[in-house]
Amino acid sequence: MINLSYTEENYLKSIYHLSKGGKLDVSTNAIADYQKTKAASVTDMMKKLASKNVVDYQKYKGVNLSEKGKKEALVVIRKHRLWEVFLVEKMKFNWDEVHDVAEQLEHIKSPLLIKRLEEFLGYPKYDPHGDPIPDENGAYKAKPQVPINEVEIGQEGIVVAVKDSSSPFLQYLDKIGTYIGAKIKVMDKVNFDGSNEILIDNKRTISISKQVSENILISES
Amino acid sequence: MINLSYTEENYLKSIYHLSKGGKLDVSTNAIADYQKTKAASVTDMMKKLASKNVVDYQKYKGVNLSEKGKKEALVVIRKHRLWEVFLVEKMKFNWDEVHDVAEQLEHIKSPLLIKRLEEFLGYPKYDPHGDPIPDENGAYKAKPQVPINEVEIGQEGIVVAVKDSSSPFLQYLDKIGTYIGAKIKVMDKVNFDGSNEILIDNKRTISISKQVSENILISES
DNA sequence: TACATAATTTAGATTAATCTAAAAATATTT
DNA sequence: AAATATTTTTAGATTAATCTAAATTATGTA
Ligand SMILES: [Mn+2]
Ligand SMILES: [Mn+2]
Ligand SMILES: [Mn+2]
Ligand SMILES: [Mn+2]
Repeated sequence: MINLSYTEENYLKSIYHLSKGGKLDVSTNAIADYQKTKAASVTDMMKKLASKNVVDYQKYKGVNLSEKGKKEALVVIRKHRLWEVFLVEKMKFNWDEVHDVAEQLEHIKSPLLIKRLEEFLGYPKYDPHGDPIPDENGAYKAKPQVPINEVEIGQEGIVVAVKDSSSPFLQYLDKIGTYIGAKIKVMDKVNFDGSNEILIDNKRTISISKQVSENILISES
Repeated sequence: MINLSYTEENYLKSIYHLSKGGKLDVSTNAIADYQKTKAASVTDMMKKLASKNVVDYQKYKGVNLSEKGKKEALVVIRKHRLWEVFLVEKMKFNWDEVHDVAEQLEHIKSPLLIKRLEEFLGYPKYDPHGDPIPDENGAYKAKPQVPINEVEIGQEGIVVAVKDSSSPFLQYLDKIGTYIGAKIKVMDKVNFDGSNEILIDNKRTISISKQVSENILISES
């Protein structure tokens, strides 16, 4: 496709995520917050990306991805998630160790490598955090999923993804024995602080905070 | 170690190669030619690298690597060659397709990844072009090797490495059926143009130019 | 040794990405 | 609808890496 810099690719990826896949317009400040840069830098970059026709941008009105930009963003996301699978499946990384390295690897330019990597990994559909991997055409489908805090008492399901992929959160999940594929039953909900009592794999019952319960996604069964 | 930019790492690697592993001093122009930049750019960078204590540099006297710089260069070379093995062994790349991708991958920063990659590949000692892979401490040993043009008529050996790793050269070697491990016997040498008649794997006898014979390295047996 | 040639460094610009501070536009609240 | 607050853009700098052209230093040769 076009030649985008490392930085430009990261902006497109941010816009993709913030716009929920190109659906909403994204504000300058939202991008600045997300990337931990300043609004002025974002404005400059939006002009540049607009001139390359990868975003639609109008002063004071926010941006969104063009079709071309969406494709580019999806390629980067695809690469990120395939590399994460590689790191966990082949390099024996823990799921909390992969993100930072994948942030680097996602910018490697070699369509052949990605094709072969995907084949080597057996065409995985999800990354180690349960996020779907776009195919060559950018198509993907997320598993049906609900955050635990929205599940009724007595209901159960399987953990299919995590909303937060940060190391501290994933390490906490390791500690409480929660992982993609774990069976969760909601035993109780505390109105006062939104915390939840959950039964994990029919073994242990523990209490998780509201914040944690919002970030564990299960498929109800 | 220290934090070096992509660009700084490439300069250290160039100096390492041009100085034959830190033995000789390297001139500004030599670096500029090798990297296809301009001498003025090299001078600027040498000042910067000197201030980071990775090279010893004195105006008009050339540069060489400090101990620290040598270590950094060897880490990059180690990564480059391990990735090349990965691409050929696991990603089914041809040996002429790996260099450009390895130029990108060598800058990925993750000591854990390199450790695991090396283990995954079974601790290879040589890359797809026969070049030795430094270990964690930077130690390596090249196989004894002579370019074909320095071999006497009647002598034979095994191809252990190529001096030139460019795609056109490697594709030419593919065409004439030469590869790392091939058996070569020098049948004749033409004084006029320095070309050589060689017998490959006891099968075909062909004529190769002086330039080609200089770039195929064999171990005499 | 002196002159000519070659190599190297310096001076001054340029481009990409970033920032701070100030100005302008938009949104919210009386 | 004003006034106020928030958001966004512009103006002007900065840093890394690069370049061209000019100045300087070193080298080779007569
Ligand atoms: Mn990630
Ligand atoms: Mn992920
Ligand atoms: Mn190479
Ligand atoms: Mn190689």
